Amino acid sequence: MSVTIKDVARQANTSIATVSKVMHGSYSISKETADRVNQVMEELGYHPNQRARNFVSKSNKTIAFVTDIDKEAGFKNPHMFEMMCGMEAMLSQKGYGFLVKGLTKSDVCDYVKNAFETKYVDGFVIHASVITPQLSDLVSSKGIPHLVIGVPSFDNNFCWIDADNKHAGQVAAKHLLTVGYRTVAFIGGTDEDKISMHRLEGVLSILNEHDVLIPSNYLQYGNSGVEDGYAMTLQILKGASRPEAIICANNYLAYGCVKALQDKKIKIPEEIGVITFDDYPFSQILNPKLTVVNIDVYDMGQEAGSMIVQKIKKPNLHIQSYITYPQVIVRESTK
Amino acid sequence: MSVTIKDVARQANTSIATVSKVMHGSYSISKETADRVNQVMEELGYHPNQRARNFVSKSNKTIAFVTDIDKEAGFKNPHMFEMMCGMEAMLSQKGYGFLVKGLTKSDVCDYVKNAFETKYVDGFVIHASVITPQLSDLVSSKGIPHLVIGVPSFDNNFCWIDADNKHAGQVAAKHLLTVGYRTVAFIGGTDEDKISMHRLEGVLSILNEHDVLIPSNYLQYGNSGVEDGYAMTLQILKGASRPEAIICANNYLAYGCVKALQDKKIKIPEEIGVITFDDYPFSQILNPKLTVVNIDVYDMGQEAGSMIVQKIKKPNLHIQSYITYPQVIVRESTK
DNA sequence: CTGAAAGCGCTAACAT
DNA sequence: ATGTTAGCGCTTTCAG
Repeated sequence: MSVTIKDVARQANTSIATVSKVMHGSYSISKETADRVNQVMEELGYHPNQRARNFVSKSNKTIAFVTDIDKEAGFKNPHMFEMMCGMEAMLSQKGYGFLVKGLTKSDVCDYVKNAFETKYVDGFVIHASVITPQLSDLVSSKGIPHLVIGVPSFDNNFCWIDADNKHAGQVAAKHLLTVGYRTVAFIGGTDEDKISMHRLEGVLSILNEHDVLIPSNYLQYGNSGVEDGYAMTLQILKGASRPEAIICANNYLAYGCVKALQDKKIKIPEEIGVITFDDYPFSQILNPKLTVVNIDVYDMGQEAGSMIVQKIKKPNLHIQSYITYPQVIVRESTK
Repeated sequence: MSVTIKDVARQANTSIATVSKVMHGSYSISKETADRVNQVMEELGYHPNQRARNFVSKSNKTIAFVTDIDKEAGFKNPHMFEMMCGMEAMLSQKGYGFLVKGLTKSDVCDYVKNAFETKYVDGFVIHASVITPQLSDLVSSKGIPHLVIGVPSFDNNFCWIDADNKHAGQVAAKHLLTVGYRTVAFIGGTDEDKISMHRLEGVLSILNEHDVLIPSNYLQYGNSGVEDGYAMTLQILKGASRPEAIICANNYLAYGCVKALQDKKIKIPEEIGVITFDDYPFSQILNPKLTVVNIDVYDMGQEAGSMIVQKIKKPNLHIQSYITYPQVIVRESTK
């Protein structure tokens, strides 16, 4: 059996209450006894039993991150993992454990309900990919501490945070204008691609603000494959006038765009500048290296970690907001 | 306060012991009382407090995955996350929770010791990037249930599993020979890059077996950047005779290699075939799409999950082995 | 400043 | 078949 608080108390010639107090840094303990107790703890190699603590304090000090993870997730969704890393770091720092649970949409309700009722964990961070209206009802009716990552696409009572892609779009457009590009085109995903749409929204808001005209062929939508980026860029090039810069809604599109430009012997960044979003290793490998507006998802994860513990402490705290730390990383694809 | 076992007992007119027994399906309970108790539990919406259970049963039913995760890990190390996904899935299936803990090498010992002693978790899966000889001593002296992912590079008592990169190298070489390439070159990482070295080892074993001669310039080592792959390929091309195929130790190298070949107007796969390892999305984006030898790390994760729970049940089980599921995915860069 | 004692909710001997 | 009871290791009043 491992050493317990009793052993420490006996050895230090005090009561367990005193030992407990020194562990919690109570002021009402004389320096001598505190020192003595600390020393004994050291000698005995005492470690408080976390389970006992969890039990009496009615908290596990752990939060569950629930999301859908299937095969290939590691490769297809590096963002999510990056975010998880930030979250883990913050939770660790705050003394919380980070439990990850992969679930399909249909199983989430049951899991959350049970995990909450059995007090298996203290709170939940839930990826927007697995939320449902029923889950919203559940968490709000039971007051389950939670935080959703990603904007829900339906009416809800969730607390959520998301990256502000509109803002990121604004930052991209602003940067282009600032460094001297006068006309800009945009290639993005389909209507369903909310991220792309939000980025476009931001871009347009800035362009309008600066009275930059946008010929219709400057706006291209399609799938997000490399070849789609290639084709859309060609479409843009076909028009009467060429834009001075192109904003690509994501890295794949940007790769296709760069290829098309190079095939047409158009110099980047002199003749046309290219900017995209998210700092995948990818962007640094391409030639030219891509200028990107990066959203620090690690930071967002940290924020999420910090928020969920706040929520646990103040259950009536209600957060529904976009947060973001967009930052432009200037590389070779823009002047 | 939520309803406890006492409430159930009172309401059902029995003792808490009886309630506990019906929950655990004890045979020595009459059907009537069992039914009654179950009904009361239902009525009251009773859920056993998991924390109390953990406390008395001295087990959390959770295993911790400890690794070093810093910023960018999500982008730089998709493999690890893919592996984690497989592990999570398996552990979930076996009724275990999956806790992830990011730690630096210097902190791992303390953490593991403490987490074990405080019974915070039941077992550990540890990434080889954070293991030390001290940790080996610790886990073996205390009999801590663990499994390390990756071969340790020092004498140790760990249980470990790893991907068999040598085997993967053999598979790559064999495939090349099979489809008709007669001479093959290899570009890989530095001496310290064990993965690259093991892959090379496998390649050479097959080449020797088939009496394929390897001029010294066919073997190139360097860093693993795209530009390194480019430069090494050029080195190879400088030689008196050209190889018919090139094996690239990783994706970045492969990208540089392809670029160099294309700049030299060498046709892939007709004049020179290219093969690499690991099925990053990357490989499918390049033009031509890359033929790869893939190692299914998700499967490996599942294996790891399954092994650690075995270890918990049978502590004297000792595993030190390479496991792997290499599979060649033929795409455009080889005939 | 320190200690005694009462739980927290559950399991598991041990009685009955 | 069921109930009594003694913990598990810790926190936290409440006295001293």
